[in-house]
Amino acid sequence: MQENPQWQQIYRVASLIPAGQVASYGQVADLAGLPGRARLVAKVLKAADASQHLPWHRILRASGHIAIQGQQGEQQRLRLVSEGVVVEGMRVKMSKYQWQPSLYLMLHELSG
DNA sequence: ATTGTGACCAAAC
DNA sequence: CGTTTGGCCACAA
Repeated sequence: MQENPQWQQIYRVASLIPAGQVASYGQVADLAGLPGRARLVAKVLKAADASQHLPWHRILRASGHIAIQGQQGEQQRLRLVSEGVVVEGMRVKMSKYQWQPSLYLMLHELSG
């Protein structure tokens, strides 16, 4: 865990991504109020532990590629598939699955 | 203080 | 499609 408010905000945004949808590291950073800090999001997710119940597998590169190499990456692919997301190779079509937060969410969950 | 390394990104070729 | 380039940072050496 981490008490750093920036990390907390990243956890908060990530946890809102619905099953069957995906977001990019950069998108999460933007929504968390940290524009241009996609690498921080990646770092935070890597450090996160299972007890936080974060849907880390719904976060990909902006290109739609799974960022993790090896066994973990394969695990991410499987989790996405189990949610109904089509993964071709190690890539997801962002245009089809990208999370688009509603105005309601923006006002009541993200901005506050 | 400087340098190298990341689960990154967008633009340009 | 693939690579390079310049930006972004956090962190360890």
